[in-house]
Amino acid sequence: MSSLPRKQSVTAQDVAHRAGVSRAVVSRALSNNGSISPDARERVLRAAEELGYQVNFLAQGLNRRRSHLIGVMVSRISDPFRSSLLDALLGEIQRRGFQALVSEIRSEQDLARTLRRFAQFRVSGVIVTSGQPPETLVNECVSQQIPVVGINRQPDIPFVDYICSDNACGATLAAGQLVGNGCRRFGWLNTSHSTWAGRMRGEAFYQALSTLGVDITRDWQALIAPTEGYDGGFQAALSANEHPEGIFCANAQLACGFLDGMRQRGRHAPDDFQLIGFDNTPQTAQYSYQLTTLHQDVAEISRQALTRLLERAEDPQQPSRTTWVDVQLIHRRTSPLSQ
Amino acid sequence: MSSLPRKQSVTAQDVAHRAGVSRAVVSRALSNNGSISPDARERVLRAAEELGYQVNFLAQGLNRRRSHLIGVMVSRISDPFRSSLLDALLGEIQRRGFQALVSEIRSEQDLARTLRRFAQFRVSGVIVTSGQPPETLVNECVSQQIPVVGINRQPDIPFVDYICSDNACGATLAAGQLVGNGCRRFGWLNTSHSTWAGRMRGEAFYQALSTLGVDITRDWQALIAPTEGYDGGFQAALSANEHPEGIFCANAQLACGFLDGMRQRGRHAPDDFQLIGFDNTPQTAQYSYQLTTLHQDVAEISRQALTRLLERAEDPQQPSRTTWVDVQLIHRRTSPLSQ
DNA sequence: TTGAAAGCGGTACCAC
DNA sequence: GTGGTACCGCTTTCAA
Repeated sequence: MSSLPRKQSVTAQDVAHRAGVSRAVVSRALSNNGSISPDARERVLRAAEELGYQVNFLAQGLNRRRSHLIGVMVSRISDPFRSSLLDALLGEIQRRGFQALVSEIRSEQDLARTLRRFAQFRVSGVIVTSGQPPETLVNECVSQQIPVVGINRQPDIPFVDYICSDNACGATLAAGQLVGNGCRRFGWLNTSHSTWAGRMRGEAFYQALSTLGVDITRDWQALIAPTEGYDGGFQAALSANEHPEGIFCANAQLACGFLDGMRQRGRHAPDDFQLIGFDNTPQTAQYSYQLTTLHQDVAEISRQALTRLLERAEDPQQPSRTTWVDVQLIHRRTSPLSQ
Repeated sequence: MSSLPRKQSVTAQDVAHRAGVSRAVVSRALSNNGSISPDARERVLRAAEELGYQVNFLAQGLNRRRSHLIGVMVSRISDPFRSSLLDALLGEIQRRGFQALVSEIRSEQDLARTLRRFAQFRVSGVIVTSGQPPETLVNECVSQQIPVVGINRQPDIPFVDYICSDNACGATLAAGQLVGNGCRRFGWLNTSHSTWAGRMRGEAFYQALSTLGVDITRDWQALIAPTEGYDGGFQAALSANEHPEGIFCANAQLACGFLDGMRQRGRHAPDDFQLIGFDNTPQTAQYSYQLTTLHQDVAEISRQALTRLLERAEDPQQPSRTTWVDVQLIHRRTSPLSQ
């Protein structure tokens, strides 16, 4: 318990002094910005090294009116898909030299508070993976030149960019697979308060089926899970009376719950029914599930998100863009490849 | 695509002007710090409201030498326990009015870089949930008066506080349960490169068994999973030749994998063996697993972590403290209550 | 190329 | 109680 030296942090002034130049030169040397002689540059860099100098990001940000922070809005991180998306986002954010500010959103109020807080930190960008921030709120960001990108959100706010998995394509693949496997009656499982992405998947599934010649009015039904997640899927399986042969499911958690609920009733995939989920979470690959599912490419989504953010930082007035990221059908046991 | 008003953000100066006072008064009114007349205070607050004034945290932090940021170091967020811990931490951090800076650590290098970066943002504290930062590195924080707390880390650095689940107690509960259920031969499943917490659980399990009269040399064995997580547990189940009746497992992912691996070999809990895991992740509660497990109270852990952080901010020189958080045995199917 | 100086937006001390 | 003012640490003109 000896008392430690209470070293005040070293500033650009200290470096300047040691290198025998002015603070301005130090700044230039470190930011590669403004002209400087190779010699001075060298001396500064060495001095900085020797002193263990680290830029004060608060001061830097105050000046540049922009921190090296990127705000990420998430919710229910403990959901496997969400956490893997967050994982990928963090990786990408760090790779590009930014630092993530992450906030969990539990209500509309949180949403507003968080967005303001992000602005107060002069973030370089905001990534929304959850909730639908009201347009007026987002405009506070836009007017402060803070780029905003939504992931799997409904693309409806001007000057905001969107990155979405290609839900329609995924649903079409699922429909094709189930039809090809000989299913006749189809089900669509989703929660009642679905996200936009979920609804989109459902609609595209419906469309794809009818295109494939399925008699929608007779052979299609919607199963509504009472709650989100695994439990919702489980309940849905228990409560439904008569089940279709081919079921497409809005996400992986619902699908796993549904599978287990059916098991409890003594019904198993793929013999008694076929099931395709979305998200390809790690759990879907496990021995006890082996769920056929549509893989969302979170790495690519993250890459695109950061790219958009930087582009819009360059040119804030450019028109809103939406990028669709390919999904991939992963064949597992609940819906085998057609023979 | 109409061009938006490019409103510069409103500053304390603007508020001062509108309220007919000086910048200093504005600062006092908003920070409840320093004396001010009720009247002036009122006027400032109203002006701020009307203008939609928001403090610039960068400027504020620069001045106070401390931002309202708390750095959180995590790794492999997509692991269910880790993400639920992060979830709880974020909640608590926000509840206390801070904003989380989160960084994913993938290597020792990341660890150093991240810690420095946190310091550059003048964080109010650092929470380490992953990795073992070298003492010299942590001292850079300590000497800058940045409180550091480790969660489930080995308590070994001066001036750093630690919050840990009571692993020993958990292991003892597990041992008691297995012995009480009539198991004779015991196994301990862990990965070879275990965390400190994992090792501690194993040692306490061993201790508890011998205290309960188990012949350790004959009836105890260690099962080593080749890799982390579900797959590691799965492999371990496949490769072991003869299995003990009662198995305690370092974490939930290993346990689920093990359970599935055993299933593939046609062996099931609790008939063929009993299994107790750690972490009580959502997955362990699911129909297909129903795993008996030790619950870590992530909410309490998070609360304690923040409390320590704030305490040490008050008094940086106080001696290092370690807090043990109770764990709870959740009875499920893989190790039923003794008759 | 370089240094002086004017901020960035607040905070806090000090006279009044 | 209040306003003036000297910073916090860095960036960026602007003249030299």
